[in-house]
Amino acid sequence: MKTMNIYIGNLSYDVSSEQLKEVFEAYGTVSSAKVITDRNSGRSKGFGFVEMDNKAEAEAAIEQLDGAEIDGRPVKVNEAKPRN
DNA sequence: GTTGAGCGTT
Repeated sequence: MKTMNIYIGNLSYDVSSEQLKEVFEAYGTVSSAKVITDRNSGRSKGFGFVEMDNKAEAEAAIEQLDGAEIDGRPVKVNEAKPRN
């Protein structure tokens, strides 16, 4: 079972990690989901990450959710780059 | 408002 990391950009500041997870759960099993917030201010940075347990489902989720609206914003979805 | 964290024994 391959895992895949997904990046979600152009996120509404109102979207939480759990909401993000719920959206992706519709397309497969989400092992983790996180909206990135600024550690110092506590405010959202407007992007997040979702890790899915099944690569095929992850790819389907990317295709289905790229450009889809979450909380009224058309999000950008694609495979995440490795964090350094 | 576009590629993560940790706040401290990790």
